[in-house]
Amino acid sequence: MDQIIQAIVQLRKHLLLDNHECTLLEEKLRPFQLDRKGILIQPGQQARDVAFITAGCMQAYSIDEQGTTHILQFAPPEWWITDMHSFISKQPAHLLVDALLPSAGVLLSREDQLDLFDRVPKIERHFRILTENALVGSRQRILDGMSLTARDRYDKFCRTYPSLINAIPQKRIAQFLGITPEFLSKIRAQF
Amino acid sequence: MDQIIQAIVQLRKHLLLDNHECTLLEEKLRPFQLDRKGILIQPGQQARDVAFITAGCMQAYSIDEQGTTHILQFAPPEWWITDMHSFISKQPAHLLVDALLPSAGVLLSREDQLDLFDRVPKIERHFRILTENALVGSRQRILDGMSLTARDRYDKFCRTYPSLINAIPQKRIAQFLGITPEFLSKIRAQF
DNA sequence: CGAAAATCTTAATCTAGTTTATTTTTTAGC
DNA sequence: GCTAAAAAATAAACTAGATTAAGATTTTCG
Repeated sequence: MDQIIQAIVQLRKHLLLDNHECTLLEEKLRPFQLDRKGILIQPGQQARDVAFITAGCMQAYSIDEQGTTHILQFAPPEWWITDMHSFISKQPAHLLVDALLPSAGVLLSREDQLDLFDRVPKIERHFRILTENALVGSRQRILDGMSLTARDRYDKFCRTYPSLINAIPQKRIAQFLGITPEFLSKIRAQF
Repeated sequence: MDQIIQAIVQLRKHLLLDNHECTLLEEKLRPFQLDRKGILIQPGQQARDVAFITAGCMQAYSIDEQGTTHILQFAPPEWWITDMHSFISKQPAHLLVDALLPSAGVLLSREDQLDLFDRVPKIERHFRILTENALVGSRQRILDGMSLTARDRYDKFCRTYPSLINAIPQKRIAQFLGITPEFLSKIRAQF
């Protein structure tokens, strides 16, 4: 239950809710806790929920036909994560979302989210803005993938997520950057 | 002026507005027309407007330090296009947005958009949904870039944008796929 | 604590895609 | 329609990053 309080405190930093609105939100949030490797969303199942992380770190990734893992997103504390396609379309997920480190946070189902959007326009606005920013970030990543070398992407990653560099395996960083762990090791060897 | 009527008709397909709301929207839309290569947004300047295309085709792209062009988005009719980062943050644009074919449509400034969001919640909802879908598409493109070969990305492009294949130069398709025009030519040579 | 699993490193070999250069074809705009 | 410019095709040499394999190190968890 503590996760709900923590999540509400963190959400309120960017989302100015009065007491009534806050209660409406609080009623919809469901706390969760996961051990390392604990699974939130699996391919084939529907992603009913979006998760807000308060502790640990989650990841969203796909495993392609050759069995190679590609990481789409890391979610350290104060980030939202889900299989967005499944979440909004109600179709089966293609992504896996699991805990890279022991993690905790709160869940919000799409139905509850849409219901909140109707009752609390501020919340719809908050998510509209979050989604706009996520789109800008996602598009920048497309451009970086096309214009930067693996080396430059790694340098940029280190600047963007300094807290993750020593918290998660190098292998995961390589899978996020779109290169092999072996090649990342080579890059790092030449400082 | 005709573009406004056309744009309103097309927007109303997904956005059920009553007459009053429709007038509010109509008041904010400004028609535009561009010749081939006509520029809408330039690096260094602020992207005040987002454009809704009614005819032709626009593109958003960046030119990197080596002078290489990378296309982030094509906007055929009924698509919105801008430098989203500049549009929402009011910082100078990094992207170029110009007309790949002679094009027309309507412009909406960020101030007018935010004003509409306050007055017509349905419009904020419409853009929230558009942005969610754009995010899903953008993230899928990140995964495709990491998991598919250039060949497979080209095949997928042909399936996704059949109308563009013969309407725009191959060179542009290569710059969108993240490969050189020479390599795309090679791919096409082997059927 | 200690064994098993996961991760990291190094190095040789390989390949998808780039670069550079030349020729041919198409297109735009007068 | 004509002509200059842009685009497309072809081909050879080259490179960033992948693959494979083997050994060294670290982490996990019973």
